[in-house]
Amino acid sequence: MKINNYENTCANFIHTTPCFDQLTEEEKELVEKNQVKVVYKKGENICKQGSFASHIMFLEEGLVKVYLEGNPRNLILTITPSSHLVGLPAIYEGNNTFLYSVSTYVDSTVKMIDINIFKQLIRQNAAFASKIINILNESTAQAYGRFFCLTRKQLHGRLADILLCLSERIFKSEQFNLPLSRNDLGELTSMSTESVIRIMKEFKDDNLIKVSGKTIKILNFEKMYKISEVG
Amino acid sequence: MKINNYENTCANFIHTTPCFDQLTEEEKELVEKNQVKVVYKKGENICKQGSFASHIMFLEEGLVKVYLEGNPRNLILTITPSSHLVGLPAIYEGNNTFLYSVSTYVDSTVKMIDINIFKQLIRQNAAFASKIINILNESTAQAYGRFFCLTRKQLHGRLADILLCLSERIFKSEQFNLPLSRNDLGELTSMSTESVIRIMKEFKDDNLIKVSGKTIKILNFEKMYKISEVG
DNA sequence: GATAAAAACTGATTCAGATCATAAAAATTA
DNA sequence: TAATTTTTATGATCTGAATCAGTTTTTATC
Repeated sequence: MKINNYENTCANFIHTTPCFDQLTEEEKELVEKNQVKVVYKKGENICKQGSFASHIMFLEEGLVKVYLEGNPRNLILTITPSSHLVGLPAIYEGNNTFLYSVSTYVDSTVKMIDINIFKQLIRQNAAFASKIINILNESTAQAYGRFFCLTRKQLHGRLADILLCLSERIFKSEQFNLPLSRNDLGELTSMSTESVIRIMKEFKDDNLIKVSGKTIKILNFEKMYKISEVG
Repeated sequence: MKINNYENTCANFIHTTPCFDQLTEEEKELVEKNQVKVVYKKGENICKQGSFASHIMFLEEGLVKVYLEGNPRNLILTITPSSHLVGLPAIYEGNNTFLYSVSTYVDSTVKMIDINIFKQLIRQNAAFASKIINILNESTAQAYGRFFCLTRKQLHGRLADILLCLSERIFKSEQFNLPLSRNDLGELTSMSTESVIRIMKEFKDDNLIKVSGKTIKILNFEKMYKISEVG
């Protein structure tokens, strides 16, 4: 596995680890009883960095951004699609606050699971804990990949990475409707909005991508891989 | 907790989570029987990114750098002092290779624990798994902090962060003998060696630090905090 | 203790990418 | 449908920090 590969600089997770499968019937029931389902509209905040974390969130349906608040700009850590857990770092002993903020790109449904129940399950069910460790490790691998991407690659490489990631990992299609603004792409790639726009235009002019409104289509994957690789 | 605080942009872990305390006597014995103690000299490689991970490492004594290999420069992820586990991300299912390379700054002693035994312990002992989750979450928090530091702060802030971290977290003294070269400091702060030297000189000229040979003493913590904060 | 090699240092130059200023287009809201 | 706000776009300018080209100092090796 190459860490500097675009596959590891990608801003989301690969697998949907079915950690809840590891629970016994009683434990599943315990989770059922100690959760609430909340529906969020597009653009709403699901959790706020630094606030008290009473729940772990499972994104049943939707698309969210996970980000660090910054002044004047945020830093988007990941784009997370449905069927993923969000807020796991909050189960860290001795610090039950959210490390990051999360907000929705589209209307989303979130299962809020009581954090103490979640912690209890980890302490009593090792198979479940093991799956959680898996998820955390995947997240770490992804964080390191992005680390490399953001500190080593320059603008073209960073943007190519994100576009490939969005296409292959998140929307799973060469053409997709992008709910992120150019500013969001900037917060994701750590570059200015103007630079995002300029490089998108370059990609467009070079027939690497096609942009019409919010719709983006990747036309030349080969060259995009190349750009991602070269940096 | 502020994520952009230097405390979170620091390049090492805070706590020594005594995860092995959670093991039963038999389990401890199992670990004892399935480990080897290896002594490394200064500058040697403990593990290599991408290679097959047969062991989880516990740094009993020493000081190491954990880094991603890059061409031509590496990216140092953390500086890890003694009594810490290294290589945990390798326990990720389906990919048992090391995410990063590790090499020593000083003579070091490492306990190599069989990875399968380690995985087994996680699957059978939830309290142990829970402690491991804690360690991973701490590592995630630290990675996000550094993420912010490296992408948002500029040179002065980044270097101040690292110097404060080395002093307060790793050497736990206002004066310390630094085994890292200027190049290492560069790979840690994602800046060129020349820039490290230049800014070190500025800090020196401004009486913020005192440098004599390999010894560094922080003279003015107040101003260093300020620089770290402002970026 | 001489020689080689690596690390530390310094100044000049270059450049990637941010910032600024402003305009056009699109999306909201009234 | 007009008015307002947000987003996208484009060119000009500026600057932080890398790169380059050296020299000096320290460390390692013979």
